[in-house]
Formats: sequence, structure tokens, C-alpha cells
Amino acid sequence: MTKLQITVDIVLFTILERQLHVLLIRRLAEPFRGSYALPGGFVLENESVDEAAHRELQEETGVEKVFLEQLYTFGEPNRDPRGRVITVAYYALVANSHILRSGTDAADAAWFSLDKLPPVAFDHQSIIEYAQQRLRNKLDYSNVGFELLPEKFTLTELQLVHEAILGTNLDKRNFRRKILQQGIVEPSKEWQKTGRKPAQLYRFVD
Amino acid sequence: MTKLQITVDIVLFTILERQLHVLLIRRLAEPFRGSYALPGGFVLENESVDEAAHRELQEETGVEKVFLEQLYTFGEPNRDPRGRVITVAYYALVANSHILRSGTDAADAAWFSLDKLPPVAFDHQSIIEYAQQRLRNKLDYSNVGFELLPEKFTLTELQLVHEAILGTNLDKRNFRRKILQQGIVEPSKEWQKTGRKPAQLYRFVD
DNA sequence: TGACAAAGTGTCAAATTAACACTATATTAG
DNA sequence: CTAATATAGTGTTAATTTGACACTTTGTCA
Repeated sequence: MTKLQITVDIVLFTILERQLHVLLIRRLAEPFRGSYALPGGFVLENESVDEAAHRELQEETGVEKVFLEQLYTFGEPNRDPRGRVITVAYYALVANSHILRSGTDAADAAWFSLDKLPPVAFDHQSIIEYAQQRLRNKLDYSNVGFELLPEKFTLTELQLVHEAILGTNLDKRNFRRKILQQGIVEPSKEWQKTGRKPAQLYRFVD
Repeated sequence: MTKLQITVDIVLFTILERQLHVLLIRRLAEPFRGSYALPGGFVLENESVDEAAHRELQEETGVEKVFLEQLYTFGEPNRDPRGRVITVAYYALVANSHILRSGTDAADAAWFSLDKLPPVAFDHQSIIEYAQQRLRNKLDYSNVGFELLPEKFTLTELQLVHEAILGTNLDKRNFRRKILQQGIVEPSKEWQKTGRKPAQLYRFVD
């Protein structure tokens, strides 16, 4: 009998070129050597599962102190050819201003648009789809969109985040009305001066 | 080093006397011997985590083929005094017409109103609260309420289920309008004849 | 200084939601 | 047998929310 093991896997999202992207890492070890896979790894003896997720994300991508939430636990007996491995999946969100460092465990880390995912190891395809669905649902009733933006952002940038997550176009006036009357953003005194007409920068308020 | 183990715990809900109740089982073994706890147990080698949840629920309560959904995985290192035990929590729903049989593993199984829970073992209090919150949220965007009713039911019974879950009173006319124009129930040809004026019995349609 | 690109702004109709009270019908008690 | 009672069942109106829709402003760059 092989030992039962628990892993965490993290679906790390960001927005690049107006599209939702996922971070994948090329595996250096068997099984699925050379394939892309989600960042993740084994839960250690004296850490909570949440801590393991934070640690693995930090080790493999350099990303720290980001939004990270448990998604679902995948526990089919044969999901990992090495033996009985149950994985607790998480999803995480970063603004793309965050610097991405390749960790020691992982060779190639790269962002992939959800339309153009390469084949991925294990059941990670299902995990990614599940995460995307959760993110869409969550956008409806939470302020999760702000986690994909820097501290200050324009309303157009916020709208682009929503559109990338939902995969639809939104009406500019209706979107701004909704956000503003929720009272969850406040204007900063700064203006974004790139592009043509400067745009007001807002800040998230809780 | 003690071996890492995975358990499942199930928050089984039903409605009794217009109140949401949870099934608890008195523990026969240490730790927490004599305390109440959620039904559950260890995940076996060759079953999926979902299968383990179904199996444990069947063994400990006799309940089969009910709505059962994964809730959250609780993985704090010291949540179980026996060693490192990570639990995958589920919640399940039964109509109270289901017969409850005390299983072999469990001595006393009893229903408790959520207002009057006894002290419970491990971190099961948190798991129950988490389950209740999930159930409330889910009522908004799904048909989960029907799982707590027999095949045929009156609209008043359905309303009482919603009120028990939400902990609020609902307007009868608004409630009926909402349910009927969702088109998720159809009238059967039967009438409930208990009480005063007979009520039409409905059936859930998917 | 004119063309362009993105920012920013308001109205109206439709749909949804919330508040609200009486009538109908069977049972049971006197 | 009839009156009391308990629960079923039923519509309207006002307020709110949502969705559709187009033009003006303002800075940059050619």
C-alpha cells in the first residue's frame, strides 16, 4: 500500500492583454515530465492546508500576500499515477503589476490565456475550469474584481477586468452607475495620463 | 510521526417542526467520547472522497441517495488530537419522511435544532455554521429547497422550508408568484387533506 | 490646428421586487 | 346544522432596478 498524500494546487489568475490568464509551470519530474501543470505541492506535517497553499505559491511563483481562496477538493482514487493523492485546489488573484519570479522547484512558469491552454497534467484541466466558473459566480456578489488590479485604477480598467472574467461586453454607462452607487470605490486625487484624455484614478474602499 | 489521514464529515440537514435540524451522533470512542459529533469517518484506500461521504452517511444514519455536496476542507494541524487529520466536509439534505436508522458505528443519533446545539467534538461547530451559511446562499440561485421535501408537497410547505433555512418570514403571495413563474413546480392531481381547507400538492420539475 | 482616441455623462422604458388584505373552503365544536 | 376557526388561495400598486441607447469633452500626436 502506498501512503496517502495530500497536495495543494493553485489556479493563479491575472489579466494580460484584456484576457484572463492562468499561470502554469513546466514539470521537471515524472509523472507528466515536460507537461504544464498548476503550481502546487505536498502539504507538510505541521502546516495547515491554507498555509501550504500560500507556501507553494510563494515558492513556485514568488507571489506573496495575494487573494487566495479554497476552491474544491479533488479525491478520485486514480487522479495521480504515483498513488493515492488527494488535492485541495485553491485559486488566487494577482494584479499583473506583481513581479513573477521563477522559483527553485519550477523551470518554466508562463501565463496562458484560458482560450489557449496547452495540455496540462493530472486532472488540472478540470480544476482550471472549476476555478474559472467560481470566479465568474463570485464576481456577482463580491468585490473580487479589485484583486486583479493595482491599488489605483480607472473605471475603464475595472470594466475590462469584469469583461475578461465574464467573457462578455458590458455597457459603459450601466457599469459605472452600478459600481459608483455600490460605494465601493472612491476617487483618488490622481489622474492616469497615459493615452489620450486623462482618466480619474479610483481606489477600492471596504 | 503519525500518519496523515483523511476523513469526511457530513452535515445532514432536515426540517422538523418548521426548524432546520442537524443530525449528530454520540461518540463511542475517544477522543471526545460521549460528545456529539457529525457523522463521518476515514476515507478508504480505493474509494473517492465523494464515495466515502456517501458510504459513511449510509453506514451511520441509513440514509441513501440523498442530495450530498462537498462543502469545504478543514486542514488545521491540530484540529484532531489523534494526529494529523484533514477532513473534507459535506452537507446533505433529506426530507424528514426518510427513516433514520441508527447504524452500527453510532450509538445515539439525534436531530438538533440549530438554535439548540449541544457542545460538539473537534471543530464540528465551525463546520455546521459553514454548512448553514452555504445552504442559505444556495437557496438564492438553485432549487436546493426541494431536497428537504417529499416528492409531493404544498406551496406552503415549500415556503416553510425556505423560511426555516433563511430564518426569516416571507410574504405568501410574493413567494408563490416567484416559485410559480420560475416554472420549477407543476401541480399534481392530488390534494393534501390534512388540516382545514385542502391544499394542492405540487411536484418538482427539472 | 485638425484628426483621433479614450473619458465621461443622462434618459426612458421595461422588468422586477416589495408591500399590502380579503375571500374561499373544509373541519370541528357546540 | 350552523357558527367558529384554521389554512388555502388570490391581484394591485408603487418603488426600485435593469437594460438599451449616443453624444460631448479633452488631451495627444501628426
